[in-house]
Amino acid sequence: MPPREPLFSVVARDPQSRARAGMLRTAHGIIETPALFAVATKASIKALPVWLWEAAGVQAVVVNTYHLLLAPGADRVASLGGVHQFARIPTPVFSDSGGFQAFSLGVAFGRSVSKVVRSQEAADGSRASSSAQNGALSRITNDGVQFRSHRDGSVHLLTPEASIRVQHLLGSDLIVALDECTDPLAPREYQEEALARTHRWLAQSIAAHQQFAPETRRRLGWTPALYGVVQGGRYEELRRESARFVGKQEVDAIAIGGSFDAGDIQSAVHWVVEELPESKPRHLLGIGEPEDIRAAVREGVDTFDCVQPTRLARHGIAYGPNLTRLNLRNARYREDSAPLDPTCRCMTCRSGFSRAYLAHLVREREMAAATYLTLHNLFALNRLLREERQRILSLGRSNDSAA
RNA sequence: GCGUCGGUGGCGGAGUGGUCAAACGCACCUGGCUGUAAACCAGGCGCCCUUGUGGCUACGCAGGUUCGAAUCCUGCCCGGCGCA
Repeated sequence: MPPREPLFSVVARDPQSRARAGMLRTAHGIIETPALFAVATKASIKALPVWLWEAAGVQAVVVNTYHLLLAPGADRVASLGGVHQFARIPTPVFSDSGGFQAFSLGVAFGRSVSKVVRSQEAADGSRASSSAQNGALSRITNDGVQFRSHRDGSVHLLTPEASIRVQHLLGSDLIVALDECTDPLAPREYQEEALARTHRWLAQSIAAHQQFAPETRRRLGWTPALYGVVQGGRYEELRRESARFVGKQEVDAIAIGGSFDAGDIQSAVHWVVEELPESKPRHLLGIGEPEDIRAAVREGVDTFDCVQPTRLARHGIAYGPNLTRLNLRNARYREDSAPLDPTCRCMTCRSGFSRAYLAHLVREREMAAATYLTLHNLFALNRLLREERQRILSLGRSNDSAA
């Protein structure tokens, strides 16, 4: 099913680093990389109508297999024409496998554990994971992930095959093999065990993908590109091993997932990229702190996705100058007549809204606050990626200028 | 004027003899958020003190009863309602 055009081509490389600028081609358009995929878990960017996606600089979005499976259901989306038609999405769509929900609804459930931890916490192990998962809604088995729906308690088993089948039904352009996102505080032995499972699941995912491809091609006229996921936690050995393994598989692209040590994401990415083939696009799952994005781009990552810009917006935080965080709930913004960022060209900033006004909307819980800030935050982060791309294009001479 | 009910922290509102610096909301202050269980969650919120099973001042005002009062009694001030 290779289309005439390659999925991905590198347009320019930064001679000083591993950074590269590229083009990711899908049936719904070309993504200019490095790029950020906006998160649209339930086929909607929260607080941002699709009419404003372009204004926010959105090139592509990420929807979620688990969430769409629960509602409105993969079959329904398929029968209504696929996710692009159903949600009137004009951009390419990347769907996540549901692997992350195994983590957030499983070991992370009810604990304040994120996939990125500070080494301090990891070291003291104060919240060390125990097998006692009080009330967790998901459980990893060797066959897949068993979920108890957080909406109605119904039980669902998401196997690698099921995840791929759902993603084909959704009609995503870019799909991801089911993987296990581990608890960053889990011991190494567990990381190894989980890694073996993720690799086994990848083989099953590839088989399923190849099995469903002909039917999907008939139905949609094209087939999605498959991402295999590199895991391995914070261990260099495991990360490299995983990257070598995934890089050799019959996948179209590579995603780097799992748990990280805050401030050390860059080295984890570094190890992985060293082992990966040059030709395939690389996606860093769930990472979106501006500093982390900048660092990962230098390490050769092409695409990102993160809830950070949209969630922070709904929580009243806007990116200020140089992508610093402005917590608009803080008293000091109540009389601040400055725009969020004087150098920003987004609609929110160009409309002339002051921090004081936006802070007022946030305090009053006006829904427009979420919209204005979401637009701004996405724009600001997309601008970072756009500038990175420009920098690479201007520094790097287009070597394999296949495009 | 008589009767009656009531006056609690910025606001609303519990409490009606000790375990009350006073539930719970709201407001306010601050922190967190990295493949979205998240327009969410957590902490603080009389004054002093670094701390605490710490000190001080507090439940309209002034007295009183009691080992002990936001809670009981008396008077006063203020408000709602009813009757004149």
